[in-house]
Amino acid sequence: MRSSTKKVSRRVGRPRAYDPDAAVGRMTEVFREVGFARASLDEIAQATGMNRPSLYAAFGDKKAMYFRAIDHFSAEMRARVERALADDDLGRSLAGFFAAALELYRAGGDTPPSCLVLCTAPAEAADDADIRARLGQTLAEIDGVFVGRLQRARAAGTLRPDADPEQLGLLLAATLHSVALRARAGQPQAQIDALVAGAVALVLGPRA
Amino acid sequence: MRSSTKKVSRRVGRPRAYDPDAAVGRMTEVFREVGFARASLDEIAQATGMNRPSLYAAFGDKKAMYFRAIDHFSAEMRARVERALADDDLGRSLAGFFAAALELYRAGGDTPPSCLVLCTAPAEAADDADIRARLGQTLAEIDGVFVGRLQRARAAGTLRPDADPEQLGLLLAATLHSVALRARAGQPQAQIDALVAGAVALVLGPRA
DNA sequence: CTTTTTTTGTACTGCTTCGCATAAAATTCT
DNA sequence: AGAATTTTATGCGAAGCAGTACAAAAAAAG
Repeated sequence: MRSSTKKVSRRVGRPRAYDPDAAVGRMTEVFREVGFARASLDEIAQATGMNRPSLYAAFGDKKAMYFRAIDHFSAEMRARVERALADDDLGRSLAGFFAAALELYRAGGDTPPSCLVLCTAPAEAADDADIRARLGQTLAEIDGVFVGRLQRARAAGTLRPDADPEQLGLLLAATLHSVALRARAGQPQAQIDALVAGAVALVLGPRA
Repeated sequence: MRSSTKKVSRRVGRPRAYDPDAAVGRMTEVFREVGFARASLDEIAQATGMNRPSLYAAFGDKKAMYFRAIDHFSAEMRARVERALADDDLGRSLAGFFAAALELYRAGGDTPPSCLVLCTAPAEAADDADIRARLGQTLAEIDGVFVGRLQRARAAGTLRPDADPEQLGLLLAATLHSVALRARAGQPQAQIDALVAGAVALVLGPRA
């Protein structure tokens, strides 16, 4: 399909006036700010610079757009915490994880939009089985990340001997859920940092 | 105003066809199930058996109804956990608190509607300063309840000496936030119970 | 240049929504 | 019995909504 000429080979037809990745990013910000029910197609069209028929052609219906935004946000979250998770120092790893998450939660507005999934999906979840399942997957993924990180620390001998990776992993996940809600409510950074510091300290245990 | 006759004295005018308390309860269930943006006045009218002008006359506009529902739900929550909080045994007190909260979160539907505030207010919070403030108040109240309970345990000498009431109180609050989201996502009871048991065990510390 | 294909741009459709207007109904008071 | 008051019942108005129809525009291919 791609030719060797200096111009990129194109299929016939009028060229697109939008960049799909940029459009998804902007759509994500709308959903993150106002949630699924409140977000209108006009609003998304305006944010992306696309007309509504183009939105439907590119992404499907409104719910498909919402799921696309969730995928985008989740990938962004994974990318941001990846480096922290790879840190061998457990305390630094966990603190880095939460710092990276908070950075993402605070990016994008005067009031922190926080987490797209944890702050907007629950409102839809009781009534929409698809969204409820997607929320469940995100919760399970977060559990898995923390429990997995602590099990790695156990295998490397860097987790204190009396600590249970499952128990502490769930508590770290709960901490992230709480951080998301607090950020959305506009709690001051220092207050959220205190919660995070307390949770990490508990995992590490008393200083030897 | 109340006469001594066997009939209750009434002001002039057609009698109300609804019971305000029952109506608030039903309105609360609608908002809890579908959230603020998704709840329509028709739906609330149907659930309460009232016509829309009666709704407006009795409760004000849609947002005032939502806040009324939040007040109602919060009062219900306080009533349900009151007894557990008064228990002098700290472990039993905390376990009882979460059991009572979960009972309320699971009451009312096939899929657990969970917490009205923690599951529906965040979706509106970034865009509506009033709802954001109300969410912040609820988060602060939950913090205060747990920190206060642990400070009481400290004063009574029933909290282990190396425990910090503030730190652990925030973690218990985070646990409640997490419980609400998990219940809303339909997580199995056993999974949520594991999180709660782990948090309570951490607060109590190792068994002597 | 014409044909084909894809995308854009505008308008439309068939609802739904919130809040209000107003007449009728139901009560008490005189 | 009539007047005053409160509530109910029905319908309205203006705006908004998600999804679609279709003509025009913009490109490649022959």
